[in-house]
Amino acid sequence: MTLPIPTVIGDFTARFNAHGLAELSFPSPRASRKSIEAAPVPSHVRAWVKLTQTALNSILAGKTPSQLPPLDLSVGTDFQQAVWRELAQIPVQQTRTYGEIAHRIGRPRAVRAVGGACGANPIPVLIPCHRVLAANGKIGGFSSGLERKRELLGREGVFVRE
DNA sequence: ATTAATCTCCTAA
DNA sequence: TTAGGAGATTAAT
Repeated sequence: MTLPIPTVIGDFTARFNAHGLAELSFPSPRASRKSIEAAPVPSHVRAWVKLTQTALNSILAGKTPSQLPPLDLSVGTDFQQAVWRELAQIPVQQTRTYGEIAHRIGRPRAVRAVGGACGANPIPVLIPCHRVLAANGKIGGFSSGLERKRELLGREGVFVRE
């Protein structure tokens, strides 16, 4: 079930399944606003949509969301899920390095693999892969566009050097 | 079973 | 500052 999520920076696109939010994608200039779903939306899904929307707007305003929708991370491998769960714990306005994440999940050497898991993150923003910087304080990479990463960090009031 | 590709990091020059 | 290699994991061959 794929639905548009209106926010202050445009319409995200979200896909929900039986367990909750499974995938989220950034607003694209092309994405039309009209519903992508023909079928009626069940009430519990509408509740998830609302949670997703308010959570996104909170983060985009630099505030900590009071509540997140249930996230379905089951598409990932065990390793990826461990990384994603760790990312979800990073408070708004704080950052970590890829090395720190690796350390926290008990794989201190799997630094580069953490980068890979971040890139495979199906739910950007809510799972804040953008709050992970390189060890030297620089911005690092971002598969959906460095510009996007900068904007997100900027909205959270985080200054990145360079 | 191999290889190529990652949103990395540390060392040495 | 740059150059190079180690290293873990995954998707593709």
